[in-house]
Amino acid sequence: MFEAINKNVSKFASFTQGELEQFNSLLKYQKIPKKTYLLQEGEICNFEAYIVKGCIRSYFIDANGFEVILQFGIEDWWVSDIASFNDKKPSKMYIETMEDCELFVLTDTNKEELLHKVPKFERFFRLIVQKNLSATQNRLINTMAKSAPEKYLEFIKLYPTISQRVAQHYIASYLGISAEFLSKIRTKISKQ
Amino acid sequence: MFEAINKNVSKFASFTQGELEQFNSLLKYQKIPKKTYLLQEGEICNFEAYIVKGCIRSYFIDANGFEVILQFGIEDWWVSDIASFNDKKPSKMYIETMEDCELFVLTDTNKEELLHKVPKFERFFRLIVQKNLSATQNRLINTMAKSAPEKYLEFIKLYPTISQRVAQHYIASYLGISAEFLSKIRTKISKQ
DNA sequence: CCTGTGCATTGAACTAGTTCAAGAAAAAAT
DNA sequence: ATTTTTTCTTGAACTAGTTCAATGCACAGG
Repeated sequence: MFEAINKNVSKFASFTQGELEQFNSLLKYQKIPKKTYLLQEGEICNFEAYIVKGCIRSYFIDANGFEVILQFGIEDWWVSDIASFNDKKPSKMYIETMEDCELFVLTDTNKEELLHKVPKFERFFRLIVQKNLSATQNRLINTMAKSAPEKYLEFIKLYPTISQRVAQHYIASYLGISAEFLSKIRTKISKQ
Repeated sequence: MFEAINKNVSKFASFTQGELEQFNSLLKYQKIPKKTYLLQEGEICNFEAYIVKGCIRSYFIDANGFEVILQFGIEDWWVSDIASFNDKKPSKMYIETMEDCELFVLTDTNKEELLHKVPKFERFFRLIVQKNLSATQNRLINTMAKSAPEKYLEFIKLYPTISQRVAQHYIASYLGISAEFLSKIRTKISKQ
């Protein structure tokens, strides 16, 4: 049951069996049906969740009422609203399952307890946040510097599984372009 | 000499005098003239630098040869290319002083030594990376969801000192719009 | 089996922002 | 003080991407 997640954390730092057991005891296993919110705008995000199975999106609503997807999450990824989680402030975001999901949920209090009992986890969390930051910066660079077709090609290259798993208009929303324009890009690409 | 930087790290975790002294002994104080590169594309970034005095920008060159500014840094900020620093891979970025600067440079080896000697710094670095991630996500959200005038107004609100300190075309580059368009936005705003 | 609801496609009109070019103003260098 | 360089402004022509509206498609639910 805990194999995958233990392997995940062990990629970043080495833990003893006992440490992993302490970690595991602080996780809550949850099955969540499709189209369920883990977090809604205005709430304070008090968890980080490891995705055992399923697909999740986090998005916000912009000034014109449009959904803008910030991140997709699939198996072996962590999801949270880090801004809200860190500062205990109301979230601007929605986190919603797109498929039936199985998660390991780590609440903020359990995370603090874990860090207290097994300080080596500080390193683990620092490293995954760093990785996340580096990915987010890369996304920012792409968003700012690339044309819509380039962004789309980069996306399917970087996330081939996700691009086959979610509806196109979600991908458009992630790329920050209209669903119609993505459709036009795709027909143009396929004609070559 | 170390007052400001020690105050900076103490905001995130509490350290004893001895721990701070160990930290300080691993920093290298440097005066760098204006328009000097701390990092250039292709190099591996092996430092994080705390800005005692001065102003720095980090930018990359996009596919059309344009500079796109990712971040400004001023007094009491840390600068680095985290993607390159973490993974020891060649950077896509340039980090350049925009004024004469005074820095405390922490090299990667010194950082590892620090983390080894004073593990509590794991927490400090985790927390600043989290803060950075949260700011970068916010920047991504603004970049994707706001119009150019909104981005500009948000920028001068968020960074009033920076907006008075650097040339406008740098701000345009940060906002991802052309310098001409920023000028037009500004005249339009001032007419109201 | 049909029927509704969400998804993808296409075209036409539109708009936010770009590009190019030229000139004015300000700052830096000599 | 004058020249050189950099920054800022303005207008006209352009383009990448949006918006709106209509149409076809697919597949989940009764």
